[in-house]
Amino acid sequence: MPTILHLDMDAFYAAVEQASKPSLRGRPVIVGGIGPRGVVATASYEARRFGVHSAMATAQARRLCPNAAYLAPRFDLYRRVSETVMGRLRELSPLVEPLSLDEAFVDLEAGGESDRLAGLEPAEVAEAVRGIGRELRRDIRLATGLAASVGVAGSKMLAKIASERAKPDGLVVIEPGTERALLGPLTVRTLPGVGPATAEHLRRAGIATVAEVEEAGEAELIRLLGRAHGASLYAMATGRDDRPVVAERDAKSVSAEDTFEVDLTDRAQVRAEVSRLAERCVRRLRDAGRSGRTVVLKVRRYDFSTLTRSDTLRAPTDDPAVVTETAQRLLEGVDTTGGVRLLGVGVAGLADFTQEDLFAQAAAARTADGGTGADGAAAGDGELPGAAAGPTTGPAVGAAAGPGTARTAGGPGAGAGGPPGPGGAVRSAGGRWWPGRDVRHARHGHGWVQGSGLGRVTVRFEEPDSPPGRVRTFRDDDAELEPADPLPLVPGVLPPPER
DNA sequence: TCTGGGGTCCTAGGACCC
DNA sequence: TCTGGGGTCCTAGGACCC
Repeated sequence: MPTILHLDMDAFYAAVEQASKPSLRGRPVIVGGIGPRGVVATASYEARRFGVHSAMATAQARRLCPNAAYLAPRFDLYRRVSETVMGRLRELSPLVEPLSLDEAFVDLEAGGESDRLAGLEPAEVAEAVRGIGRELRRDIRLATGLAASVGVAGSKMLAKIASERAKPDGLVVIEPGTERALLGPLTVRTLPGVGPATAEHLRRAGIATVAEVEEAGEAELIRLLGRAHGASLYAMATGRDDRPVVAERDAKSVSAEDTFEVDLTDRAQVRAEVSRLAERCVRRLRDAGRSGRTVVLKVRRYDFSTLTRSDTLRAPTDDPAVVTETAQRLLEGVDTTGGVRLLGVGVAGLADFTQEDLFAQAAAARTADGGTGADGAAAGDGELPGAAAGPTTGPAVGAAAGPGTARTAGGPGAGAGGPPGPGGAVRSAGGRWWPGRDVRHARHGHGWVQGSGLGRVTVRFEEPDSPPGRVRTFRDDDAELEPADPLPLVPGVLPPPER
């Protein structure tokens, strides 16, 4: 029965920016890294007509579509819009599995909507879920002003294929019995888990379509791709996909990484950046109320070769000093001559408890001290993080971002629409006035940065519910100009304001 | 002026234990 | 004197996804 729904917001980041900035509606908009090493996160449909797509180097996008608006992402804003959307989905069913800010599965059988579906014939179910999908798309447009595409089918894979076919701004329900005929002629790339490498592998074996995967048979696929991959691929190709919709999965790792605008060659600077990233990673870890045992250092060299080094501690930690120390030690074993393009620090092997809990546990075990009490917590005793690490003070991160630091992440890459990062780290790629950022001018009101440089900043003054606005240029130290929070999207996208 | 940042899962080999 | 088999944990790398 078609009771699994997949929702996918159309060109989400770009669509949010267009809803936020009236002058960009109907125009090509590209959201992503705007520095020399940036890539496209989302291209609006207008930009896609020029051949621009996700994951393309922004430099190439600029060649293909020089007149597009190039904006740095504002994740805080996207997250807020996303929460509105996910809230609508949870009204359909408690079983909602977000895949990203703009995508989610919903199991309609698990929710209130199951009453609407109970006891219906297959054709009636299809009709009923079509109604649910229609209402959902309308609700989301009312609540956010944005277009969503919806697919409904009997499995996750098919629901996702359905929403893909529904794009843009559509609804597709795959009726029971039509699945095989629909899948057969599609390219293997349609199947989840088949990327460029697997597709090439299969192509060399003469397999290009889903039907050919099925003809090859499970044994052959396992021979070609290995046990897990081969078996799951065969199942998918034959339309068998019983993966359940799973709400709220706990994260298994947390990381922070930066690509630099210019490769780092100075070892001291590499060390400083590793400390910065360790701090950032731990901040996220703690925000999530987690701790972890395995510290991972990632290094991408000038030639794009990438390596990781990891170390597993005796007990989970969320101590910045321990993570920093460990990452620095791992760095000592890495040759960075020739230059470093990217650095990353991650923590895996996450535990649900924080360090404070551990200490509390250990303390409780000591006081309780009843014979067998010396297990679990005691195993880590003496190895407790914080106690384990030498220095008790954190590394000197204040020195991390020297004026020479050129970081692709730019303002919003790290802060994502929030404040551009604590401590006034030096930002490149537009600094304080990065393109797309909302601002307020004492006399001209609300607007956004269209561009900056050479001591000037150009602002377009408009709001989500205003007509397209005018552009003015200021000195970038103009006292009347200040950063501002994004305004709500909706009023502007509802019927034109009466003014 | 090629190639982001946040993740997940799988594999393979070695250490170690029973 | 030669040499089990299974299981778990760890490390490193790679494919994939959005």
